[in-house]
Amino acid sequence: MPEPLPFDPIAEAARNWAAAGWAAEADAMAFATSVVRAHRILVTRVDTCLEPFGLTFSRFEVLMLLSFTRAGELPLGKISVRLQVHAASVTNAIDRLEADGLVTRVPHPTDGRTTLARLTAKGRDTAMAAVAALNRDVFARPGLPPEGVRATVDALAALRASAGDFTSEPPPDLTNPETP
Amino acid sequence: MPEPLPFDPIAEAARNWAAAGWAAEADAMAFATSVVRAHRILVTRVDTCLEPFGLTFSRFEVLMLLSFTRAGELPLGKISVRLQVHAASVTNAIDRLEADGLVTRVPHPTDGRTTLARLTAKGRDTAMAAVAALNRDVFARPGLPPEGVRATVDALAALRASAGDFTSEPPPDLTNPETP
DNA sequence: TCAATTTACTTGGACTTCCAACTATTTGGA
DNA sequence: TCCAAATAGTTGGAAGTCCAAGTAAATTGA
Repeated sequence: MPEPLPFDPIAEAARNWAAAGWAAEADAMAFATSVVRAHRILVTRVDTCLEPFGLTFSRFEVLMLLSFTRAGELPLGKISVRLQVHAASVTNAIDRLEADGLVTRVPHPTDGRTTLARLTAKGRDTAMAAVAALNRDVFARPGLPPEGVRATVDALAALRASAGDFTSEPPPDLTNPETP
Repeated sequence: MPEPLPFDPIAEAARNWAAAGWAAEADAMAFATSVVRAHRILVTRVDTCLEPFGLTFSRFEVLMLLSFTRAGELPLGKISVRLQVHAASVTNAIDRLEADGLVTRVPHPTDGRTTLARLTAKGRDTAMAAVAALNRDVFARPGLPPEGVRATVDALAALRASAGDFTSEPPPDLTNPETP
């Protein structure tokens, strides 16, 4: 990764954008580029912290989702919906988690099309160790003030809703496998 | 991409996180996952809009950066620094832009190590057409209120600064190729 | 002056994401 | 009942990102 600049390159790009006659859209452009850059920063931090556990952010998310369920298992399709990622990405993540013995694929008892991903004991232990490291080394110091964190989460919730990720707000029951 | 959920999956994950005893870090976790998801949403929107031009967000950013310079050219290393991406990513982007005739690689006049990426006429035309489409179809409706946009940009600027992307704030002069 | 170090870019590999296409299974309607 | 349509997962391919290692050129300094 390149050296630090003596100015904010995104603010600078927004100035150029406005100067070119696109003042109305300059903020939205800065927003998009900021999110792209923030994404890289966060994923790199998390992945670096998770590296000793043989995990990445995406695989870690799968593990945590499973650990929050009662039986420690979920159909792959449900993982896809909860994590808002493509089914093919889930297949990929489960392949790797399974290769590392953190998860096993189990056929669904009644629906032959469905495959369940089930947390192994090793998977649960790894998830707990990883979450401790992550909380300690990354999430304890997010790199911006708490107001910024919450303002961003709120603002991005509106974006996610506008993208059709979710609709209303009745808190679900994750311990019940029949829940969406 | 999966169907919409009847609840916000990230808010739900934050509740589980807090319930597991990590209340202090729940916001930071929600922040990270929100940014990851927002990144996907934005890049998908932009890439879809840019697809008719044979561009992606990352290649578009290179094109715009070049178009803002006086001579329409920049050393690859400078592109890397300005866009805050790895040098290998710039090589990749320039390879593709060059294959499409939007940019050419030119040797630096005095430094044999350096390669300049120079915008072609076609590259400039494509950039202008793409920016018009993007402003009209994507940035005019960012999917969240203007306050949210600006609050996020500000909050993420702090994150980027904390990651060492930049330091102070003297507005630079992009028309001068000698500027950092 | 000339070897050692630094800088600039490229290459190859690993990982993620998505999409489109394909297989298998279940569901629904005539 | 039985074929068509919908659903669940997998596969293969394209993109982007990064890192580590390798090549070439410029700088440093002894």
